Amino acid sequence: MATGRTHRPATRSRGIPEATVARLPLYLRALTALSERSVPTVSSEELATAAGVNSAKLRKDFSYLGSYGTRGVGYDVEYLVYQISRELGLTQDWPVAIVGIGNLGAALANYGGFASRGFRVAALIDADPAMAGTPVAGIAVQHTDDLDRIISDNGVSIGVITTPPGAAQQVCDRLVAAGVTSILNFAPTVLSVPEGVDVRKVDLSIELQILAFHEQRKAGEDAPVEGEDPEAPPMRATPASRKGPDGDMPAVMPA
Amino acid sequence: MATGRTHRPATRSRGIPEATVARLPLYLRALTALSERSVPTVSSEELATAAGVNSAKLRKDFSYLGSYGTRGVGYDVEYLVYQISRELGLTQDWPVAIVGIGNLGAALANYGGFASRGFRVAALIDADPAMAGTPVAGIAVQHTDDLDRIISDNGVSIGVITTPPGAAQQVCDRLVAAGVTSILNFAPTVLSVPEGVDVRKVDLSIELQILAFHEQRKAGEDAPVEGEDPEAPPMRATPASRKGPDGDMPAVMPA
DNA sequence: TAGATTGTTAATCGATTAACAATC
DNA sequence: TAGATTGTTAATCGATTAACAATC
Repeated sequence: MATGRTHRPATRSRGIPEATVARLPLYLRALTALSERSVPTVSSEELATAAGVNSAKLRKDFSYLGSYGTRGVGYDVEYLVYQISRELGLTQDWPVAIVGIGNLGAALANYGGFASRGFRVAALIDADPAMAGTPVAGIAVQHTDDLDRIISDNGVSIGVITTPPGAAQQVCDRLVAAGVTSILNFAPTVLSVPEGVDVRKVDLSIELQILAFHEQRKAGEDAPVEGEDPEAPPMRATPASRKGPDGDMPAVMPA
Repeated sequence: MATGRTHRPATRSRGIPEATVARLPLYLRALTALSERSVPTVSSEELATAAGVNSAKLRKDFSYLGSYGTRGVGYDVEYLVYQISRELGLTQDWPVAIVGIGNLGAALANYGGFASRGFRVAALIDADPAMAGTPVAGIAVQHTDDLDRIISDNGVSIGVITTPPGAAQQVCDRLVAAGVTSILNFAPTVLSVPEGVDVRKVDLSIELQILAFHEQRKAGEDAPVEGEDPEAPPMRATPASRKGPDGDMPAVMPA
């Protein structure tokens, strides 16, 4: 049947697609809002609209979890909240450590939505000795020297890195050595980790650049055919023939 | 040939895949680091390692931009930095407005990497009258009442939303009305925007939940076959037959 | 029963990857 | 020329979507 990527009992070779996993939190959020309004049931169409996806995708996503709906009726909100929470592992407590308590680290520590769903800021860690003991969001900052002990003592398996880029890999290595197996990286660096450790990154700069790419296209919508270089490009070290994106035309470059 | 999704001159029906666009900033970052170390050329293999992708993917990505490498030699670092920058639209100036100057908004305003690549924090906007005039990261906060004028005066086309979730949609609507066509949303809300407006979201909570999902799987690696529910799930409003993920087995639920 | 809505199928689309001919 | 490395092809994989039979 399914090729068991992990060495799990074959009975459980479920394998929910990554794209689906990434959407479950969206569904959960929409469902939680409905739950707070005491809405008892919801159709795939309604829920999909609330989550900002199309309903076929939502139903397909849910089909990986099981058959939790009722034909002709829809989905029971409370029941689905529970099932998705359980699937995501939110019925348990996840102590999180934040390393690097600068502006961003402090902002995240103060971020309310953190605690809401199973996550708990268990420790704040910083390399600056002057910060040690200072309370941030009601939690005393601890020094990096004690990182290993802090992680163990609190049973932290998820670490958040908000250090400057130069320190990120080293912090990452120490977190992993201490037993952390999931890392959320806010530093603009590619982290290398051993197999079995998950890294996700959040990168403001990358997001802006992606937006700028599309923004540029929009601006050019009613502009001339090809954007003539607004600045002189640097010369190539290797003088060689080269083709621009349009195929045979020589690239627009000063000789 | 290519189905022109946008109404552009057919000559320019290029269409770089989204997945490629999302990786260009990564390549650019790696190339910039090489440039700073004065490395003249780099092979796809080396650059791919630095960017954390595989080299076939990198070469395919670059092939959408044009033929910018030299067989047997590699890529000229400076030349490629320029080409990717241009492709991403970073050779121009992008004034950005941040709306919602709380912990996170202030942290972003202070974030250095912002200015580095074409982006410039042109305005900070907040709904709290008490904040008006207060300098954050050297920029005076302005009041929401003037949002429309601020956007126009500064030629802002990219807006960053760091308000509480309840205010996000309203702020979004106002930004769009004022002419903003790209939005980076840090509020945990689904924003609805008219066609032609791009929204990207950054969501700490979602990232953590995705990590928790995988973390849970890791923990269960050598655990019993199926995770028995640690808590009692809520009853379904609709009493109906239902199937768990394993197919025919009735779901594990208290009667 | 008639109407509504799920769960699933199958077609399509887009992204990844290995392999290798082209060519510096 | 021999060695290195790109740019491209083609196979594969995963994700999306419309459509509809199953069924409440």
